[in-house]
Amino acid sequence: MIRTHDAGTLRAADAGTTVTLAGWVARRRDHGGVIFVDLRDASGIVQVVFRGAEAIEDQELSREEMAGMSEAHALRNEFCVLVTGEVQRRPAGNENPELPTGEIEVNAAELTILSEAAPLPLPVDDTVEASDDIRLKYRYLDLRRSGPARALRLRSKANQIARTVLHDRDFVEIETPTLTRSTPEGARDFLVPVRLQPGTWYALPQSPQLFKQLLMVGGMERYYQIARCYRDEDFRADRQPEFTQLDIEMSFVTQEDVIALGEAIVSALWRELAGHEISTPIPRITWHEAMDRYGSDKPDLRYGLELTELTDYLRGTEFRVFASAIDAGGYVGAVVMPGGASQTRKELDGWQDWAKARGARGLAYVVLDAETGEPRGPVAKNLSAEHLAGLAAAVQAKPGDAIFFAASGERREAQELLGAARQEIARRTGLIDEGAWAFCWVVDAPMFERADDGGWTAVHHPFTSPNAEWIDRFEEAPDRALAYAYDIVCNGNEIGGGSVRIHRADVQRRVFDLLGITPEEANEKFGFLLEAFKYGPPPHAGIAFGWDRVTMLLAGADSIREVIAFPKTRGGYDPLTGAPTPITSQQRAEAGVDAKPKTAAIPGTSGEAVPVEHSR
RNA sequence: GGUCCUGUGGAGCAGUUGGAGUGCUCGCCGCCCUGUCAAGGCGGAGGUCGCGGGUUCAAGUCCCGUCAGGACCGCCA
Repeated sequence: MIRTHDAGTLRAADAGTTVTLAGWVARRRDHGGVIFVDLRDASGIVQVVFRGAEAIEDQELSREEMAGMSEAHALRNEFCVLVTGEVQRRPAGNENPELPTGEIEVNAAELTILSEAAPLPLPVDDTVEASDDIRLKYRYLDLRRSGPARALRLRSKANQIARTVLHDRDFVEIETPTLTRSTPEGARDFLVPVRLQPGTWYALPQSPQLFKQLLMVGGMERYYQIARCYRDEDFRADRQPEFTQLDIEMSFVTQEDVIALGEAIVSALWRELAGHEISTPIPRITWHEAMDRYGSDKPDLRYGLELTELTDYLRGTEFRVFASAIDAGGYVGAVVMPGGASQTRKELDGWQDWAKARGARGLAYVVLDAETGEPRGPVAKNLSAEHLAGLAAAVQAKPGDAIFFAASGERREAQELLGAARQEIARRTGLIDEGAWAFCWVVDAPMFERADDGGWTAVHHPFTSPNAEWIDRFEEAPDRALAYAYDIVCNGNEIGGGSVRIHRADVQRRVFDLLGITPEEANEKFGFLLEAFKYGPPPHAGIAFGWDRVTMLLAGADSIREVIAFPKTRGGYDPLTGAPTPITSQQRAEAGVDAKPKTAAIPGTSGEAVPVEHSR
């Protein structure tokens, strides 16, 4: 080491010690005869004092040391320097209580400029928030700031905490291939041409799903991996195509065991990194209850504002929007905005635009007069006196509130609109406690949902087990069949999810049948897994945490880019490296991008489905 | 693919109903300064107002297109 101490660790007790520090010039305050330099390294900041020539003579410094002094005048922000000097208590009255090292300073005797810094394209300053593209282009400068640096260090700690929890329970960390074949997760694959087999392509894994199941067949019993996954879909604040999962699989366990392990992991993470004790067991809500009460399969439980179903209450209404939904066997429901009656007409119209932006036709509303509680608004004119009279009680609204309605022949569609409105109401009315942590498990997810072609598609993936109630009869009512599938949700973010897997060949065949996957297709697509399952596969189950989201929440960030060392922009562009780039014709030829495959491609397993008779 | 927001010296922002010379803070360069800590003082350099087209006597400002960044929908667990 070229230094003896870390700058941020020096305290009053170190006074009298001669130290050598290495780091960057965070700030320079040049008074002519005395220069203060804030020296920053990974541990923090300490003030270094360079004194004028007279003072140096008093200290009987050598000629080389004096030469070093004159260099201090030339220091600029972000120069990389080596400083030797004595730690001294600051003169009385000059302490800085804002700094951990504020009681002392380092009286410089020697200065070496390790490297100079050009004028900065981006200030290394915690108080200035630069735009995303400039931050990413100069990410190495961005990372010198305390916030971004802290985020990456927190992520590292999260990794360590998770590993500790898992190793304490005899889990084995195993790496799986990143050049592989398509996994059944339903997103677009990233494809890699294979020079050794022109015309053939690897897929980057959307998850290690199939490999971790094979590891269970292989008797590893307890596997985990902090795994890179790739899904070629559009970006969001909490999503990019290249992301990380804490991936876990266990043999001879039930859903309860996986949930208990998941709670142990999040409890340890939030205890150590957020100072928050999660009370366990974490509450559970079924998928259907989550949709009914919150209009979301990842409900934010930091606030109430539950939805009310009004399908039965409004049955017989002459208001066409509601009547047609009810007649179609659909759903009408409402969510209340406390105090919403005081909104201007313009604000209420704004909700229509808000709903249209989400693909809805609009958002019907009734406001209750703050004084009389009398229902008013365009929709109120269309409802019968009877329906209006009982409305406030039915949705538990008070005078001065606004009631928003959604109606659709598709229950889920209307519920999701109300769920989104619920979130928006909470935001606008300040109902969200930003300091709160609200966890829940969403359990009993449906096995299947309708595909566009009228068949069925797996909600999770085709290896998810029906629960005990449905395992022998899911064909009878695929729309109602439930899976042993569970998601863990924090403040409205899905931070993890998993399932019990099918390990019985007969059940797997029946699920494939329902999904319209022929034995031939199944064999082509994941015959290797089915083959493995011939040889005594253990019952197994697992979970995967969206690690970027987990660390984002722990870091208090609002985008996963903040907890990724080198993230990309929404266009998939990396402003730092300039990736992606075109390739040369030689690279193109060698990669075999245009080579014809020897055998035809097999279509995917998602979306292709055979219609099955509906249960209702 | 769609909706919305943003784009003004190196960075962060302001710029009114379209009206003379685009302003502020920080940074940068030079000088001064011995106790500052977002140091201070004096002086200076640095701008195709993202790009292209249009309306107008006149466009940073209005309109159309386009590019880039961001939020959301679609897509994606």
